Amino acid sequence: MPPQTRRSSFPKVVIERDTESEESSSEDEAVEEEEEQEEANVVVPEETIEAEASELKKKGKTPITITLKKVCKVCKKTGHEAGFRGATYIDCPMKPCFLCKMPGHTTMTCPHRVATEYGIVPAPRKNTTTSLEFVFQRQLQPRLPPIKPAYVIPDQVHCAVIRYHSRRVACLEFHPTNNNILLSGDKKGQLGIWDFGKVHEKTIYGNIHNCILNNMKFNPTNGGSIYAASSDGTISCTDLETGISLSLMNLNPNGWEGPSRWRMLYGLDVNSDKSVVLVADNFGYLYMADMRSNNIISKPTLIHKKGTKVVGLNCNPLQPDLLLSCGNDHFARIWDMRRLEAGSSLYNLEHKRVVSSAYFSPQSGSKILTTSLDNRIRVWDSIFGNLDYPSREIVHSHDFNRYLTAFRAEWDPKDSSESLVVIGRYISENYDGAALHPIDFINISTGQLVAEVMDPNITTISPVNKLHPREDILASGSSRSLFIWRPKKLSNIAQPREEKRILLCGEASKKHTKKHDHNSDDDSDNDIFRGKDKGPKQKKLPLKSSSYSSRKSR
DNA sequence: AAAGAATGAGACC
DNA sequence: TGGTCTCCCTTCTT
Repeated sequence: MPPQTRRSSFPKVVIERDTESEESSSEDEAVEEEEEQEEANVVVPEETIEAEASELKKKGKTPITITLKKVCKVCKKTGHEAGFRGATYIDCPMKPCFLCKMPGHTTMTCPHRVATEYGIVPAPRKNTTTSLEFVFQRQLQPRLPPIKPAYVIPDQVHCAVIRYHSRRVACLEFHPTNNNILLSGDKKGQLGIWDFGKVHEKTIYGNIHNCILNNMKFNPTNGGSIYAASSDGTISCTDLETGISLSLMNLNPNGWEGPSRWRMLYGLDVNSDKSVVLVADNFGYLYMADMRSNNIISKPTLIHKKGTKVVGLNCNPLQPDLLLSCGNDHFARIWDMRRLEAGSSLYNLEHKRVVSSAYFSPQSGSKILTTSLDNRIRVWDSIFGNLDYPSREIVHSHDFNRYLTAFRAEWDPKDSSESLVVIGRYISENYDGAALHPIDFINISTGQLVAEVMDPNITTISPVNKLHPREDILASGSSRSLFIWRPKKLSNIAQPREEKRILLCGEASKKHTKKHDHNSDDDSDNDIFRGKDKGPKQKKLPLKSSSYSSRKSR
């Protein structure tokens, strides 16, 4: 994508400013520039030192001569500098490229920075056609549309809840039937239920889990309840109306027995055909619970390297016997549910680092999409083809350091061609002086970056993203906040002004959550990104994106 | 405003 | 296998 397009105009967002921060933006800029220069000056001019030295001599003191050279903040070596300069990050040339992990160039000059395309490896097709493949092709073929429709990208913030959760968002899920309900789980184990159609209707259930809610999935037979897996070692089944929760499994019945004994649940999926909830823990084991009796069925099965975290489970949408798992042993593995035992996986898909997510394609179930910490999204075009190598590897920045929820490339469930994918970006880009982390839409058939979506008011990284199963809506979780994005054109024409709302919740969110009656005829647009509780973040927001404070150099 | 903390993978021994 | 160090393009609180 050419750099000009990055400077596209941002949607106009009204932000209420406090009187003390009412200074002119030009002044802000001046101050900022000065600060930036200071930051960039790691070198103390030698004249200064000399002047000080001569002064000391006059006073009769022995001068200490210190020669300061340019020191890199990253590798501590001299001769070059690295780190943030304003909103632009300068890579340390001594290290391999931060983006594609290859030596010889920096992120700035990385060829993948412009075209997110990497080593297109065509999947060698199997010559023999199995009977399973034949049936599958027959079922699938009529459903493929002859002409692929253009992608509709939700690229404008429609509404948001700022600081809704008390810790970072870990997972998101749309309601299977109610189009306006978004569920969110956070690091503290809280479950959020937000009706973004009414915006102010939001609930937080805080007593279901007591640490990170890693994954959740609706009960396919009952849209009113949701299963969740948590690092507290339990599976919960929660009734959304009442908030009453039932614990299906507790892997730590004796409580805390040290970190090496504490079991945490990460991956979760529901197999409706078999009426089973599947979960996986941080020691490599898979567990199953019957959805009708809520009883644990079968013994735990070792499905990944012993002692490693299994972060993702996914059941094939068409083949109830196929299961996909991924984890910290650098593998995604395909299993036959009828033959689940340690080492009996059908295929092992190798990765260079941790696999944060692995999903079958949502409609045909014949493609596989994985996200790995080696900054690559991998695609297998057909589970019936050769699975030895991925069909494509797409370089994309999602290798995070710490403190963030793992990035997961998510399918667009509406895309019948099964090629549109959304994923948040870790690395920042300088957009009119602001360091922003876009949310990327990628065509996984070509590796092309279809769209990069961002808002000048969202300065935090958005690792959690989910596309709506029926509407052109993107939900994203960024730190403790949730955002609903809609296509720009649609939101300009079809939506009445008062519907655009951004709420600030803060710590006091629990007080006025459910059935918070808000008069929608009031100061409409003023609510956007403002926050009545005057959160510190909102205070700092300047009006113009050009004067937007760049990220601090560290 | 600067410092601290929370916290996870990987390398190395 | 387990302890320890390093990474140091986060985010929030004090």
